[in-house]
Amino acid sequence: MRLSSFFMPTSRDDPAEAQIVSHRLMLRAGMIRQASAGIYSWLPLGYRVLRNVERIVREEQDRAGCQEMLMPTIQSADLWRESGRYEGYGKEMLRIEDRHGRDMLYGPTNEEQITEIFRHYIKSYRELPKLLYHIQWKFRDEVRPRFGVMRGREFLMKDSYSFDLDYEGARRSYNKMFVSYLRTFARLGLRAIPMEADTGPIGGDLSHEFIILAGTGESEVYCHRVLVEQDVLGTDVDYEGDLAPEVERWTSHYAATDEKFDEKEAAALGDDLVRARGIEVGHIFYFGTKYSRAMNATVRGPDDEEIVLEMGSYGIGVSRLVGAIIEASHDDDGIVWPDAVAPFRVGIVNLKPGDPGCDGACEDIYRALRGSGCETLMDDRALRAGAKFADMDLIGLPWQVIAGPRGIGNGRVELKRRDTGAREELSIESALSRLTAPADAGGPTAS
RNA sequence: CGGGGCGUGGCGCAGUCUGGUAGCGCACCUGCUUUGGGAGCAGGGGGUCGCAGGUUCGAAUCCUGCCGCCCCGACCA
Repeated sequence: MRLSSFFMPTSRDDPAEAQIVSHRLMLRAGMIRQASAGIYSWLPLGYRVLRNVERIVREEQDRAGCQEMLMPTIQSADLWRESGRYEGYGKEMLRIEDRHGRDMLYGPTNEEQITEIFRHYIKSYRELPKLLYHIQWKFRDEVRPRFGVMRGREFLMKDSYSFDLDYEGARRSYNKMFVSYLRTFARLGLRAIPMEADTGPIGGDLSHEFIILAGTGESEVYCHRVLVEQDVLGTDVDYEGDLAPEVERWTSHYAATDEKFDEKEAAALGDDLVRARGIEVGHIFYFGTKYSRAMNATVRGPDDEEIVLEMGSYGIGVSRLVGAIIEASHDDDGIVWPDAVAPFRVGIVNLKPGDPGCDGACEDIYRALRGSGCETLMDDRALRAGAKFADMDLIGLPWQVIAGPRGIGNGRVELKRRDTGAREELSIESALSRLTAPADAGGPTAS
């Protein structure tokens, strides 16, 4: 993409309404535009990141054996009357009436919807277990939306639902999602710590929040050092095998948010206690037969007995993650995208557009990178060097290729790594081979 | 939902207390000079001051109502 024609309205000044760093940077980088309180349009740069996050979430769901589908945003109130939540959910639910006077709602989540689908088609124990998910926009009419996409009213969520015959099966499904979440966040360049959680209005008696560590996180968290240090992606996971030991590896150590903070338990850790700020990016629940019983979702067992389905649900805040990643990865100059989600992998900075040498070299590099499938944004705008450097740092692409008259005479460019700031002067050829080296495609080093 | 604050060119703000027909910086357009970390000079365009009523000879400014947005707290992916 040529920056001269790319729609990327960056701004030099901080917007007045944005309080936290991710919100400020997303607005300054031209990633989002607020439509109304807690509702945002995603501009091209932001949408590219959102899609990357979504893609990784999807890949890890698929890998865990979860099947993707898509349910609607608008749901019938009748379904929610069956589960009892139509009255219970309160004002957070956006209620709509259609032209015939039917009560509808913009879905805040999809337990009822998926249960209705499931009960209609699945009649035999032979068809279990099943794990289904979708990635769809949700609406929760938060009293006070804030922090940009971190707590919007409209947000993109991945929600999965498991159906099993008994507790043991439900526990296996829960463990699959537990492990896949660890992998998902690690691939996004984040360190996520699972913490025991309240189940809230969704109900149930087994639940974990996944909290990523970020200096500017909303809540204070406490955990054992091991949880911050142990490896996530190093070993291959067999989702058909026994995942209990891996879950045990993450749940046997102390970890708590400030609400559940326990002075004594924390003190017992001594020097192993890590105190940090965190942001919730995922939440998993086992809730047994709460919805299946209310909505009569049953199958026939081997002896023709009626079995009420055991269910769980598993959510990842996809749009929230974009903000959360920035909270976890930025500096004074702007965003520092992890490679896996960066809107482009490389930014080319042509320091002197109009100079035949610079133009020619930049075009060559641009073409070569694109040819090798490397997503590249070329700043060919007629601006001063300082403005271009500032914009490039602001939008945080992992690599910058800086081409100016100084080096280009000798066929050399500067290669800059955004995260470390390391710069190196190289021949164009070596720069290209460095940049087109095999990229991480879900491999072991996602941080 | 309780408490507080703010709405003035695209962005950030001053002007409001004390009423007299709107200003600054950035951005934008034109020209010249500049050109490796947000240039300089000159010229130029753009605002019914959130909306609706009211007071007044006259309202961005005073009064009333409404709308929108932000912050703190309680709640949440």
